[in-house]
Amino acid sequence: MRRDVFQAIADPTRRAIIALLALQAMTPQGLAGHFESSRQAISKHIKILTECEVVTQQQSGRENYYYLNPERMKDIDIWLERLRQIWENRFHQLDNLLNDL
Amino acid sequence: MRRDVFQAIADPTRRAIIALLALQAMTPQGLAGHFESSRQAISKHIKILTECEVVTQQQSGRENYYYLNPERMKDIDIWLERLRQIWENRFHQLDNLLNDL
DNA sequence: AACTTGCGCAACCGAATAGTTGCGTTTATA
DNA sequence: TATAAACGCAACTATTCGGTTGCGCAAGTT
Repeated sequence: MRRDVFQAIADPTRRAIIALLALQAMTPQGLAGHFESSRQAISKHIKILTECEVVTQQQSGRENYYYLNPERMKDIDIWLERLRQIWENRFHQLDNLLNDL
Repeated sequence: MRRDVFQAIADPTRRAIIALLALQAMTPQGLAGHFESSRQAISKHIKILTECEVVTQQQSGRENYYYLNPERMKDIDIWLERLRQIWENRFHQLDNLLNDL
């Protein structure tokens, strides 16, 4: 099972969950209220988000609150930034290559 | 078929293809040389990348060069930025809510 | 003209996804 | 104490994914 941030944000429902949790911590029940699908379906998404640490959990009685961990989002930032570096330096790298020849 | 940038970057092989194309335009054949899997498998990934406009195509004789379209990467940036906004303003939004009550 | 190369397309296959329903358990409430 | 609510977990299902092999075709090469 591939479980990283990139796979986590691939699903539109999960992106919506992330956006909701960015606003405030919520229970599976509360989250499910914002979607068409069942609580169990949402819980499955939450499980995936938890597994790749995008979301953390805190129990309060019989309710289970889930929090966004914004730290994990940085992984995406880092990848984008590295890509940008490659893109911007590609001509220099070509220069170097030509110099080497 | 869900076909957006987020699904495009979900697969590690596709992320690697994107990184290679950021460096320079390449043919499916050329790309496949960097991976274990077959040319056809890589072509399938390229097709997905093309469908969501992450990659553009330019034929040259019998060779088919694929280029990265860095513009599409901005969609991810935009989403991240919006998320950041929600995250940073969540206390203000809570304030507003409390004021409204 | 015959051959090789680069490519896209289709068929097929096993595994993963995203969803469902149906429990059992724990916690709160009447 | 009986009942209801919130939840996780398991089983099942249809679809999608990522990969394979095997064409056929167009563009170069010999």
